[in-house]
Amino acid sequence: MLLQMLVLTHCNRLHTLPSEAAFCNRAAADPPGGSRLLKARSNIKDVARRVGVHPSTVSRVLNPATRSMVSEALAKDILRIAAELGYRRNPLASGLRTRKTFTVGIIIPDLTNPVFPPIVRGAERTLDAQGYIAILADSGSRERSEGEIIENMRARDVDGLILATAKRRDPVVDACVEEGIPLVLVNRTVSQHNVAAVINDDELGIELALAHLIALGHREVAYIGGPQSTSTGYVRYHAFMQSAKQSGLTIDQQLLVNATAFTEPAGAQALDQLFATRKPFTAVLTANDLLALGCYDALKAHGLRCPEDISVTGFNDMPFVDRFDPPLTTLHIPHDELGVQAARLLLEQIENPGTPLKQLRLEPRLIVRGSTSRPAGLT
Amino acid sequence: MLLQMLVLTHCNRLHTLPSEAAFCNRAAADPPGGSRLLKARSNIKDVARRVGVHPSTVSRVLNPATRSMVSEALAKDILRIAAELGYRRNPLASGLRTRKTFTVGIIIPDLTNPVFPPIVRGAERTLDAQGYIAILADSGSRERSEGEIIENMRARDVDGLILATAKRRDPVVDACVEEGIPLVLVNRTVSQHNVAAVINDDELGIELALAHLIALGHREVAYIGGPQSTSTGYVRYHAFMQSAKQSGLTIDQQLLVNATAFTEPAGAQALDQLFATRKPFTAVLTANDLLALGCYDALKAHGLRCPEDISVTGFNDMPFVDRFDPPLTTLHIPHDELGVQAARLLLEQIENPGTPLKQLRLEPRLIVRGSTSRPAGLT
DNA sequence: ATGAAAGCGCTAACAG
DNA sequence: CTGTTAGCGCTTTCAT
Repeated sequence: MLLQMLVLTHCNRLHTLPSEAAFCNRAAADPPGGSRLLKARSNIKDVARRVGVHPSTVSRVLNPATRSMVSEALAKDILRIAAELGYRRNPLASGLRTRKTFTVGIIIPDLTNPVFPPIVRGAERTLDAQGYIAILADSGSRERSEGEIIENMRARDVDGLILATAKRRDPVVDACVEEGIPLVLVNRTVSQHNVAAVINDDELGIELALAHLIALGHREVAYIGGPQSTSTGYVRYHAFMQSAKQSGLTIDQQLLVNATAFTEPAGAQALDQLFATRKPFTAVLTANDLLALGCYDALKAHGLRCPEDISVTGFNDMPFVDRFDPPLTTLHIPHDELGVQAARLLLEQIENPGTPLKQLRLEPRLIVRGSTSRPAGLT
Repeated sequence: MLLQMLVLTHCNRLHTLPSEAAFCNRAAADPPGGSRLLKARSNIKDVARRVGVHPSTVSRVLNPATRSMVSEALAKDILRIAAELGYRRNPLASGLRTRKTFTVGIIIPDLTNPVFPPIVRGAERTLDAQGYIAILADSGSRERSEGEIIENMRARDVDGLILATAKRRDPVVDACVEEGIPLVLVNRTVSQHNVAAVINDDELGIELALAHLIALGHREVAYIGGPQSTSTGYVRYHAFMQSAKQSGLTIDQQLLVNATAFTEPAGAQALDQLFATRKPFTAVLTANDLLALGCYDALKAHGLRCPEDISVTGFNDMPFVDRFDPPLTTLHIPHDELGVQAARLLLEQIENPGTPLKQLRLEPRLIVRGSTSRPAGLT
């Protein structure tokens, strides 16, 4: 890793370019004084002095809620001077006093899983619009436990938390609920109902996918799900059985496999397991795009084609699945909107502590592409 | 958008599931007292009282740098009580005093561009390991200008900034340098050298890609680059011309196109433009995977096959480009490591203000896949 | 309507 | 070594 890093301590590249030419490692042109100083930000006291009033008066003006306590004229003066001085309130200082930091923590399990960036983006955008900032932590990429991350965030007086990491039984979530921290789960949720959450309507998604396969003529449909410790894994599994039953399909338990992780290898392995049963099936409904990709691999390994021999459906509609070979039929989840709504729910909890906790389910949309077709028998 | 959101105010789904059964919108089971209180965190004063010493003594013990000022025995007592009380230092309060918040801002242009998540992840992980937290802002998804974002972060006393948004001429970067904020650019850089940066070695990348095409037998190679306002667009363009010249290829300026954006449509349009010249070429070297994907589209539209008719190379090695049709030959950039090193450089600047600014270039690696082959003429 | 004073939690300069 | 005092920037009683 470090081997492939190079610090150019002198220009050693032969071809030099117009402007980036001498891209060498070197100190910046030092300013006259040596190290340069940070321009001191003006504070409430500076403004007060300039206007000739007491700092608390300035504070009152700067806070919309207390502005009315100060006379129109003075307020205008203060505002003008404040602008002139480029004054910006220090939210840390005011937060110290008010216990409100306009900061929320977002914890996700893995930012490189394409599901999460749009959620984070949607949430961050929404928070920003209300003057909040987001502290981001990727719990999967570090030593420290999720509990420690939250402890750290709490120590920083975050106003609330958005968690995309929930297990179905989750002591961390329980602890947050217990302590009464404003909290919203997103993407995944827990078994209990005493916590706000924004998730996808998984039952509907499974229903749509299965209906699609049945409409194509499939009758023997296998299922590859995910870890039962997550709500997505659990709910989709049960939804599949439910939907199959309602559709009059006979369910062969051997054709139902829950992979140990939402990953490509796990998906491939699960499909191998299905093949090992020697039970016939013409389609595989998977609970996740990566599992579906794993199926692509296993099919290829078995010399089978998709969709001619076996149809495959995914779940999530990750970016670029439309460019795969074959393009993947899957369920589109409005991930950005998931993030937006999670942020909304959280802000509501923060600014309006009394309101009842809500759980939202957003509707997925079936996207039919090239990985599903009529089963081989029918033409 | 909102249409596809539904709040289940009563259970209206027919099939109910084992445990998530009654996933309805409802208030949480209220705790006895009505709204629950936050458990008050204990502070330095609480600890001091319990031990029977002055708060400042506790402070000294809790700070590793000043621990030695206090007697062993007392220190141990204090530490024990602190642990007992579950004490955690409030970094905001101490930051108010010390002007050090252990917070850094990370600004990226678009989190849904697969290039950035691994960078953020690498940086965040590295910062976390040193006790820092990351404030994340996605400058592309919001109204507020990047300048305002930075203003906001500075108001919160961030210790430094990581920017992935730099233009080649960037007033925002200039302003940061001017004010002396610890700053590291990542992925893209500016023309000047007075700012720390961690970027990919673009010249090398282009060189590798072109050498690969030449080795395959290509002699007429077209180039599709990106916006010249970014260092990546600019450097890769010039590197291509340089490499081509050094390889003895004759450069036809008409076969060099810089797309207006690093996007698929822009790539498709650029290739159309190349076709419009009616000049012959057997391969297209692009400066970005998305541009390469655009080429796939344009080729298909023109009834041409890749790589049989035209070879295509990308740049970045985004996730899943190995699953495209055809799998994309491209340059792998160690994005995670880019983030890690950016964080390292920043921490160095923060904790060691004197050290000279460094610029690092990490080496890309050519990944040969299915989108390149010998030109049609040769067999 | 405004000023004075106290304090959020913590640290740092100064005593002793 | 430890306690005292003051203050980071801001808000919020309490006076006036």
